[in-house]
Amino acid sequence: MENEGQGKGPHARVLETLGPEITAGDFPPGTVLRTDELAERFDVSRTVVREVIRVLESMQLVVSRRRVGVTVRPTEEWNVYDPRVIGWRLAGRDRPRQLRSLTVLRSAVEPVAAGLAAAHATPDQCAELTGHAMGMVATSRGQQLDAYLVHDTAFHRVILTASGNEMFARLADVVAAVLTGRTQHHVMFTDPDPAAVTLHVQVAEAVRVGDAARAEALTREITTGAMAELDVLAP
Amino acid sequence: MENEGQGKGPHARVLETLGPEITAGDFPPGTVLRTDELAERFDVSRTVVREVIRVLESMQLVVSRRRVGVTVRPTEEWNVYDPRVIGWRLAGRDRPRQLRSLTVLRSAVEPVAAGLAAAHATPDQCAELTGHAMGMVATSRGQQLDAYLVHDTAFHRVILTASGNEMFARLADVVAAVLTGRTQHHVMFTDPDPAAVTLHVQVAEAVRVGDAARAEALTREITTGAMAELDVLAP
DNA sequence: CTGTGATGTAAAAGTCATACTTAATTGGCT
DNA sequence: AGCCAATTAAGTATGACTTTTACATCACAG
Repeated sequence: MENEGQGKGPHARVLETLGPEITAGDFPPGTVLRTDELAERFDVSRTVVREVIRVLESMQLVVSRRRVGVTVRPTEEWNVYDPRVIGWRLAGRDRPRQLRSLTVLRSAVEPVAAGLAAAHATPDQCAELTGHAMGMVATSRGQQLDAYLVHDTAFHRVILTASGNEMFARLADVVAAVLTGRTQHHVMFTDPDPAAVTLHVQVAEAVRVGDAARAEALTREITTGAMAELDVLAP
Repeated sequence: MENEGQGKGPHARVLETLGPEITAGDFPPGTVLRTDELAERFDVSRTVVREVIRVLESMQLVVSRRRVGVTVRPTEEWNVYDPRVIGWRLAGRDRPRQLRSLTVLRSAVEPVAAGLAAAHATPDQCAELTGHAMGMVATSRGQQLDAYLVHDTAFHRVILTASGNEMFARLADVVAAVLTGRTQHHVMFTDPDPAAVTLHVQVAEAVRVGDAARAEALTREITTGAMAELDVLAP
């Protein structure tokens, strides 16, 4: 299979090819691409190429200037919060680096989000939370990592949305990607850390009773654990 | 002056008009816009409108579907981390809400960033940091809020970049916008809180000597102070 | 001879108009 | 209810034209 974006029309096909190439670093910063060349390479009209370029430009991956062409921007200027950029980088070669950045971000955001969730969570959300925590307990032994992962991601998604902060809520997908990525590494070899499971149960409880400080502290333990785990696995 | 984006070409003009309108909520979620109408309204070709739509679509502000049109998406799905979206919302009518979200985000991120900065900052960055802290001290009295603001934003920018985490570093502009926005409210009426100034000096010192825990704790004081300040000023 | 500044040219993005294709909603018909 | 056709609006292609601007050329002063 040459390209993954085949049934989606030319625009998506070009974007889903060029984007990953750029984020993977195939074109060093400063490289100039010309729209005519791209049109020829992908066998599409200049119209399609221009629209793709505009999207890449809105991600700050490239800058388009008259008489010079489309220039690839340095990494530090990229919109690293754009979900597609995150996805591309997670799929590409600096996946470890990206995973690390995101885990650090998690360690900053999730504890605060948990604290806010303790103050703002609705009864429904509390129920969801304890449900998923119990689900994690139930699936934490006996090579059921897939089912465990479902509950784990759902748990963190509820925390982030229950925080009541839109910025936190929008990180739910990112956290899900990190958790999924992590699981894909120790593929079904080791059951999840029992201590982590316990912590999730305790967080759910703290949120339920509205103990913000405790929810925050416990979540901080979870995320620092996640970072430690990352240090063990990656260089 | 009708539009601010005049010397920038049709594309920028349309984007800088339509984007703010959408983020301001002028079009309730579910509203459909048709490209032909927009082309007529702005007196540009469909080409330009389509490219703008593609950009708005990449910000998740709208979704474009055949035979139906361009539909405005609900707020929860927007790319709230896109710098332009942030800017538009800060300029629009739910500026208070946005300012609050961002301040909460700051309270999560900056302390952790400061802790990392204490571990990773180069001597140059330490020097910059203390320089700006001293600059804040020097400009903290006598209605010099403008000069103070310059040092303040620079200070936080150094912290975020010195953390060594790309995701944190990319929030520097956002934090700058928040600080600027805050200053624009108490316009030259009150000098900055002396306690806050002292905290910045202490953070610079903690970073310099590599005391991560102290840097984090002190920064947490700064950000909680910022949140408290916001509660006083806004409903 | 050299450095500096004006000028002209060409290259590439930007815009426009138009014709055509494709997908999906709608409504009518069986 | 289910299927089919008509219609609608986005998507794509093409070609002509405009605008900006990097770059080279040349003139002139030092």
